[in-house]
Amino acid sequence: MTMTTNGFELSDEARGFLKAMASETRQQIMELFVGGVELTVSEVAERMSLAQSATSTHLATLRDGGVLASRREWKTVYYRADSARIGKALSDLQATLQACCPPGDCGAGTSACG
Amino acid sequence: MTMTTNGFELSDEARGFLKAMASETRQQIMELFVGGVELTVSEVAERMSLAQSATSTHLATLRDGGVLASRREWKTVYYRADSARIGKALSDLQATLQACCPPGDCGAGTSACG
DNA sequence: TCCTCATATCCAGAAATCACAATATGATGA
DNA sequence: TCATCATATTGTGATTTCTGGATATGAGGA
Repeated sequence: MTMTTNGFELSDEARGFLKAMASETRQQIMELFVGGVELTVSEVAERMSLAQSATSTHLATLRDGGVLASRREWKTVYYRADSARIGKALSDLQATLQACCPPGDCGAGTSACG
Repeated sequence: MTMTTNGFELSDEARGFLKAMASETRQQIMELFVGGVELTVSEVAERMSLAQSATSTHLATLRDGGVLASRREWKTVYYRADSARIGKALSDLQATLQACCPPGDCGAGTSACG
């Protein structure tokens, strides 16, 4: 069971997502996966003009962060966007960052927010 | 008017958001703002046990990324979460990353996705 | 067994980020 | 004008991340 200390910490999913998506290169990599496409490491390496080792590392980072999922078929590993986990991370982000307050409202009071 | 080259690039808002939220320190800083509170640079510095210069830089980064908004009142600058822009960035992220495909569907076809 | 294929891991240099101290800025008040 | 307050900027080490080359892993085929 995940327990937060004060109810306003980012979830592990959200943190993992942000860490994974921190690099601009990985952001570009993710664009290749939109549409539900499956891609192998070497396909990504070629399209990104990146070394195989760097590509493999980036994809692993994205998988660790819950952004990509992978499926192994004999030699080759197919990566694809993990829609479910992405959705969870984004909704966690939304919940924490936008917690309770539309732009103008909710001045400095301690009540009603939590 | 913002124009994307292929319809599947992350928006500037989304990129800015990700860049701003890349640092774990800045993630923690953001947690201080949840609830719509306004905080000054020195307040954030104290609560984060960070130097004033580092704090100022982080807050500027968050503002540049569209995550915080600032309001100047004489000497002091008040920062607060920019809910509207955060919402825009998150919905852009969602639109791009989850584009059209629930986990199982939408194999490799080029149609119907966009 | 040896070779190949696709991916993962290790390593070292390059590049970016982070944090602090020191200094600059900009506006107020004596 | 000089001193002060809050914030911004500059400069410099220290840490981290990124990248490519080399190597390792694991499985199939000649």
